Amino acid sequence: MDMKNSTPHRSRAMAPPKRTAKVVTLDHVAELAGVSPSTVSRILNGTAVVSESKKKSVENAIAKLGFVPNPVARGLAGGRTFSIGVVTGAIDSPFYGAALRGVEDELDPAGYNALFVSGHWNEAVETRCLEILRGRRVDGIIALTGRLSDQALKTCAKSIPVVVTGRLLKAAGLFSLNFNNFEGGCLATQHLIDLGHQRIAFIAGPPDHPDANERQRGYRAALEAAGINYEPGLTVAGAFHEVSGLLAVDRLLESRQRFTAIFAANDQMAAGAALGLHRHSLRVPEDVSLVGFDDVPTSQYATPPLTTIHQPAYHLGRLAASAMLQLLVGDKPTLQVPSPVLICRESSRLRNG
Amino acid sequence: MDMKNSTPHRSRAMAPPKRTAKVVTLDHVAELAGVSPSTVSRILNGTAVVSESKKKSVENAIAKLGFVPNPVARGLAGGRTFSIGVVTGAIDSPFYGAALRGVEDELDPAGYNALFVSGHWNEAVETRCLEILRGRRVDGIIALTGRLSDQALKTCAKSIPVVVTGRLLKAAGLFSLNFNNFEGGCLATQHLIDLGHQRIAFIAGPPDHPDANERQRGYRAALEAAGINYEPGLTVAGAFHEVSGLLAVDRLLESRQRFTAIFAANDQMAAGAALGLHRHSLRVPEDVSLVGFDDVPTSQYATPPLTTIHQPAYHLGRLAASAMLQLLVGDKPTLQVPSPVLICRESSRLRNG
DNA sequence: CTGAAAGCGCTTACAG
DNA sequence: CTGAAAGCGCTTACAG
Repeated sequence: MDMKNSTPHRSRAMAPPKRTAKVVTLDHVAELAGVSPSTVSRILNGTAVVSESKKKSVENAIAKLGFVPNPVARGLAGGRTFSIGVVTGAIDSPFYGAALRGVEDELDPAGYNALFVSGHWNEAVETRCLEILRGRRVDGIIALTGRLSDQALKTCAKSIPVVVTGRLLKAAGLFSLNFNNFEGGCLATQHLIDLGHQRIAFIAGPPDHPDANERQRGYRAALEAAGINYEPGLTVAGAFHEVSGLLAVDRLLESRQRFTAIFAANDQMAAGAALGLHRHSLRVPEDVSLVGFDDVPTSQYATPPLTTIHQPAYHLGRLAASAMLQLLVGDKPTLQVPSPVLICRESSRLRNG
Repeated sequence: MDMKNSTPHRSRAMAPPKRTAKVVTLDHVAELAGVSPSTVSRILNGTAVVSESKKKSVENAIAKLGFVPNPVARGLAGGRTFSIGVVTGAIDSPFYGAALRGVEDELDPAGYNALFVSGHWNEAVETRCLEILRGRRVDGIIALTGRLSDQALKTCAKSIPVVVTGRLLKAAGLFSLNFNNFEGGCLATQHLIDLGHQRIAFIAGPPDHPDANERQRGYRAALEAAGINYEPGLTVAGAFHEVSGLLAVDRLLESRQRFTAIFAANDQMAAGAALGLHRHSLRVPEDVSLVGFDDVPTSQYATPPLTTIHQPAYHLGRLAASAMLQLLVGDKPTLQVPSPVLICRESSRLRNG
């Protein structure tokens, strides 16, 4: 969403809303069932014990009338909208797409809907997203890794439940879910080492991205554990997108550093790197082994299929939503984030010679 | 979202909503500005001409109090929620992701929000999505290509504006936006013909998918126009996802049909096909030229980068949203859907020999 | 041009 | 266990 001119309450006059055919309301149900509206409401919400007989007749009336409660009215009266705001870095990333679906699938059976807004990896925009969501009176906010400051999140958590992924944070009303990127980074590097590689290049992610940094730490830790000297020249900067992977390979090659394998901090950069190597007539994995991180859907069908660390995006989405649901009922979420798993495909192999 | 057990109004009792610090309401603004709430409302909505002096003082009061109108209350009172429902085949597809962002970017400056729900390419689920959206009292519905029946859409349009992409449909209150898939199919095939290919295989999409069928028609039309005989054995079934492209290549090769090029009805199948060819030690484009359709973000960085028909997903999203905005103010949308464009990359080349 | 009043469709103390 | 009543925060005829 754009930052510019956002004046929701200043929009130009519109055609009068089409007042559609009479909607059936709770009052109609009450009348037909011969009880008070309060009673219908209580039955609907399971808010109080109601005699079986009334319950039956209300349920009949609801069925007969095809009554569906109006969430807008419920929101105003009850102070809850049954909608959860979800801020993401980008709604159009393969990774987030899966996570969003997980959120949706988990929230739906509980009667909640998700309101997605994308922040474009920009703190100012994401902050505005938070405001929009608050303005919409969402009951909770799920922040899927982004640029929001810890402080902003904590402040938000003071008035509304918050669950955040991609970082470790402790605060009241806030729950954080962190995938172990460090371990993933170790795993990927270790895999290459196990294959006999010693000179392993690393394409890093954005320096201010926590996930990227953890993965890099994992890379170094695995090297160290294997007694392999860390070679600064083998680490090149990247930015989590394809071009940066492509460029990184160019730079690596120009530097005349010798390497037999590359670990890219995410799959998108790995894809770019694969193309870069191909451009230089280097074959994957015959000449260079390549490992990515994330296991986005397309990696499985890359040419060659990419060896990578699986990040269970869909599952993480469900977990985040599930934690939110628990927060909403006042429970302290207790759940296990899955460990990183190496998916060994065809882009990595034993070192030659 | 799952179909199973969805009883929004039957969810279990929750902790009482945290009634946060006093929110500033329109009444506060009215009081501070020394006018009636009605007047504040009118200024907010540009609903009537108000004297400059009152306007000024109200604006000051708003600024001073940091007042933000409550959309929930506006929704209940005014019958409009300023939210637009968007039904998509799948929120996690690279194609839809971009379209959704387009919708978001277009709606935001107008003060509208999007409510995304994904239908999983299943008519029953999508129908339920429609109900959820209606239940949420959205002001309009955008249906991005899906399995919904024309009838369901038309019925919906009777009570609320509807914009639909991926099909041609005429009805009051409904606007349809159709990308020319037929022409795209021609273009792709023509490109291959121009390169000297005569035996061009086609990997089809799902038989009940309108886009897929149009693309196939385009394939045949281009062949015919060039005086090339249509060879049924060169067309193999696919299902718009990667594996189906992979399998299609296997079948093609098993059938011992001769071909020098493949046109896959979408990029995902093209990716699968590329892998399939690679598995059979066939090089793209040296041995076989390959063309896809959609130009999803990853295609640009495939190895080799894929020649394809660009479908402007983001732009289509914006157009759909823009049409919705026009419908909402009672205008008849008039807009131009961009024509298909061939993006020539490295997966296609002149036929050998 | 501008108020007072009713109402949108629910929920929730408050009293039985 | 169950009603009557007030209220959530706005909008919109209805009267000046």
